[in-house]
Amino acid sequence: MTFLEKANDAIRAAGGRITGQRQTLLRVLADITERIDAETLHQRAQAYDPQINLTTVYRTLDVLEAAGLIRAQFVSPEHNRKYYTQAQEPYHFTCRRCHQVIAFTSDLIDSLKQTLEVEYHVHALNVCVCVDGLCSECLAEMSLVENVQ
Amino acid sequence: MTFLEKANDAIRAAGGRITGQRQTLLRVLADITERIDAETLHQRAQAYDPQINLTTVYRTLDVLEAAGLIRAQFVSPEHNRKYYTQAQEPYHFTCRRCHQVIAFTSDLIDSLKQTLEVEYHVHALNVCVCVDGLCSECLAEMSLVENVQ
DNA sequence: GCCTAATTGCAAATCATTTGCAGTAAGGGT
DNA sequence: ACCCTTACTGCAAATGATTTGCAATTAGGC
Repeated sequence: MTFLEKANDAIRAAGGRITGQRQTLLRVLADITERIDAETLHQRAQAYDPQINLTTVYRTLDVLEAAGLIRAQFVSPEHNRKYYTQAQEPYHFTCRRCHQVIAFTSDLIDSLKQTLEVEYHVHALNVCVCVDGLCSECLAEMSLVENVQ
Repeated sequence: MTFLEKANDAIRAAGGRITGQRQTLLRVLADITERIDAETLHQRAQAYDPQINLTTVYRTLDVLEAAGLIRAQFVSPEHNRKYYTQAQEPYHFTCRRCHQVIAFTSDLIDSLKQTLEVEYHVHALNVCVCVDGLCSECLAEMSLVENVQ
């Protein structure tokens, strides 16, 4: 089952309607491998439907997130903007210095979900992990600078 | 070494100054066990210094975060506001339905940091984990409702 | 094909956070 | 103890992502 099919089923299951705009947005979302924010999604969607409105993008993102099809992520605490990924996509590390983004996966996050179920009796629907720090290149460059001092 | 002492050392180490406003804010932050947002921090700080400005609160939070004394957290992807905790405080789970917040700790998060160092060669300074889902009470109530249907 | 409720587009509102700037004050050097 | 540089503060205004009200549109069950 493709992402689009899964999404449409989920929308119907929630009593929602399959509209042209939603199909357009899902088409863009189906192709992303990285993460995307509302504005970028809007821009890419306009390639297919120049009339599509940014408000519709926001509302559709809410619907898809509630349906568990996408996951909201924050880049880093420095940046106040929501980014979305397909629900099963990897997590992201952002370098504080050069701002490069490194995707990572870890089964530790699934373990965390299980721990929450077992020890705290809660059912985790969305785990948002954003990590920031220094990438290896910046660490190297910074230690160079310090040696000079 | 108390939180206040540690904080003042860190501020000096970063070339910052010890000001009355910063002492006031640290006094409030030293006492919190839960998490706090800029506005609440401002309100509580006004008990000690009625003149203190919200802008100063924002700026001080930035300084303290950069110094690693506090950690920025997002409540949940539903809520666009930064919350801060002392750096070593636990993480939080938010129920999507009743909005209660449950604190949790897990060494899995430290493991994740280590994994990032070893496998991705990055140095994680801040890991922001926000989990949302359904608490046990809401899960129970929802299954009741479904049985009725 | 009809009808109702969900969805959309538009413009305006919201609201947390940031910024410019002029005045204030911390704290190192004398 | 006083100066002087520079960090910090307060205020008001700006910013910018996201939300909302409302009238027009349209999906999809009957």
